Amino acid sequence: MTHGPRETTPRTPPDDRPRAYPTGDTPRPTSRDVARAAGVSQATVSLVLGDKWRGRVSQRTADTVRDTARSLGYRPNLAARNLRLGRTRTALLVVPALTNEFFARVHTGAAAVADRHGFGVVVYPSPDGTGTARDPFASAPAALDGVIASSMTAGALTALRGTDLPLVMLDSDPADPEAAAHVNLAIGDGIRQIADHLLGLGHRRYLHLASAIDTWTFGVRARSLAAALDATPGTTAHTLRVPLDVNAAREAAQQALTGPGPRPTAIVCDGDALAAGACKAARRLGLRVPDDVSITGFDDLALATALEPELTTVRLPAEQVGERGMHALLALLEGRTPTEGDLPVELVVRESTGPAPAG
Amino acid sequence: MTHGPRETTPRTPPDDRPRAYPTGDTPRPTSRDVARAAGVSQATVSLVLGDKWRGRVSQRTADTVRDTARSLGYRPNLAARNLRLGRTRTALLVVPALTNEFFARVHTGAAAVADRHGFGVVVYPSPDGTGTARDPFASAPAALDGVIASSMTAGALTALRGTDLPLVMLDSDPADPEAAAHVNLAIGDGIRQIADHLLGLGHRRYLHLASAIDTWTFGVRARSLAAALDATPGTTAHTLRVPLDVNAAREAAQQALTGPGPRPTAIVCDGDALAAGACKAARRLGLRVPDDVSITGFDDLALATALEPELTTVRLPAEQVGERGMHALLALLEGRTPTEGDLPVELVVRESTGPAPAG
DNA sequence: CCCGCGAAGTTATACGTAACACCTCGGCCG
DNA sequence: CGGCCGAGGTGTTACGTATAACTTCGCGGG
Repeated sequence: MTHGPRETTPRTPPDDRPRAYPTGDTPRPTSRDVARAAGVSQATVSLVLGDKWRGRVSQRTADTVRDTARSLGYRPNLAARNLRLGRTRTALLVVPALTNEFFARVHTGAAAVADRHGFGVVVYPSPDGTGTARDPFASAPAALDGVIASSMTAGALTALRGTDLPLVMLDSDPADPEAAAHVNLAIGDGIRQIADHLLGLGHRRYLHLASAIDTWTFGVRARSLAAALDATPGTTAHTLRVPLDVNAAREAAQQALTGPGPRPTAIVCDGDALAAGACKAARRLGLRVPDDVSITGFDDLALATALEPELTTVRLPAEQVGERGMHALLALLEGRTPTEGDLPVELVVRESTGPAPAG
Repeated sequence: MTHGPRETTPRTPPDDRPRAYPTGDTPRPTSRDVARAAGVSQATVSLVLGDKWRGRVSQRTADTVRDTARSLGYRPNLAARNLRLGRTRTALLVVPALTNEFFARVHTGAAAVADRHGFGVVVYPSPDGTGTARDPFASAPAALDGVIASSMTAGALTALRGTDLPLVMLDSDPADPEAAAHVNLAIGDGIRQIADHLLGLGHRRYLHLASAIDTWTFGVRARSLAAALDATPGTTAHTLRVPLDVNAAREAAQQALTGPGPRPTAIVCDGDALAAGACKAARRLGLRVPDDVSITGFDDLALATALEPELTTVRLPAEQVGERGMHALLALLEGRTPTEGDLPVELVVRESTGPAPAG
């Protein structure tokens, strides 16, 4: 059936190649080894294992090749494949920090979709507010097909620009021309839902615990809240910008609650962690939540239901952000147009908000 | 000075190679392009850019090459380099879930060390207790040099076994011969510190909220606690195994606190999230923490200080686990012996523990 | 004067895979 | 009977890099 490999003189005279790393002693079998063992050519092995043999290789031969590969424990060399194909099926995810549950969930979503499409995800922590600008491409973590980023330094962006890699941006200014695609949340809508909820409960004096980080998403929150409250006459709002940290929020809230002038009856926080800090401040001042002061979070992380009272907050579909980001990247890589449109968010009313106290 | 490239006939007649992905239109310059532009051979470019030119290339030429590379925006093709060198400078980190802050911090530590050594880290969520065994190598996320794993299914392990990749195990049975190196925490010591603390406060009736997941680390906790309490006569301990989830812990604690027989005065939890659940249960039953019941956590996550009262817990150096894991892997890859010895843990006494109530 | 040697490069190859172009052969149609 | 076609392969090349082995040249010493 097969013509048999005619004895060609092997180019590598003695087969004792040294490995760069002492990563084991068995030199992994190559597709050529499989071919030799199966009595076919390397091309045939590649065709069969690449599932491109329909009509070009007989069923019998294909089975033989597959069996031989399995029995030899053959695993294709990814570096070689990547080189040959010019793509690596690997995406870079740039996020401020995975210790932030939101971004961990984004990663989870992205990784799930990636995995389903035979892609890998490598993460690089972007030094967002800290200024410790490092270049994720200088350290060359891996060969990449594309980038999904939620927050990038200018330095990283310019470094990326030199690579021609498609870029998907998450939760950032949709007008930014740097990105080939955007995945955004209906943040403004979420804030509006919070405002409506609190206004409906009769609150008129507001404190906004905002993030000190100056990114697009936080800008939207500030503007949306201001717009929503301004629409109702008689409301006042004060804004404090703090680091995204429980204790920083606690201190800020404590000052605001004990300061001069009438006390705010509602504290709108840019994140659940900030809300936790606000709750601690209130409790320490002997104020009850929500009887004396209502507090809202944002994100709906695990923290929101671990606290007592459980937080009224806005649920962000974090996993979906990651999924959609990865889908967008895949679309770009295949020349398709990514799905547009903001992901909806949802107000979740729990225990930390209630009617404004009389007076 | 240079001999100039004599006009060799190019093997690729028309230079209009199609790209697999429409990832841009500029075909990235290769080291050969740099060589041509700089008037040297590709080998020289490789030597200079690889920093191996000392004594083999003149300073002037080296500078020229570097300038040319920069001006062309040259970036080495990682796939080709990986193929040539037989290593990829990429490690796989297998963790149950990055949404668990502990593992996110492990990743942070590992990624930091990796980055410092020019390595990348790709994460794969191991389906720990869920049974959804998938093979991280079947989906071939990336070419790998080694694996760091904190919790692997049997399936993933056997898949790994066929690869000859060095394996570093985190927080798992040090007797496991599968791993080439182990990085462990002094978990038992931490539990003992908790027990000593609570015993010193006069507690005698204990509830242990344990993880339902049956891994080595949780086994150690159970055994250590039992041993520590057994050493003091007159103590009783009841154990409830629950999913690592706030609400599951709340329900379990609620049952235990309202059940028949004398109420436990101390609840030892296998994680901060479980402790949060226990706190909620106590509060809902009108019990004060720590006056009526003392509660301890484990891990010292952000949650521990977000709660009120702040949790007495055991601080685990999660980042160090990741750092040491990556260091161990690097050591293995270089043929060195990794550092041995458990990482110390520390009891952090906060507000959720106090003297046992009288009676 | 010639040899050897170091400096400064170059040439040539191999890494393992995918895929294009070619080959061979039996059968079938005109 | 010749030509053609399709089934079932094989030979060969290129991907971009790192590096071993070789070359060339100028120079100093014996």
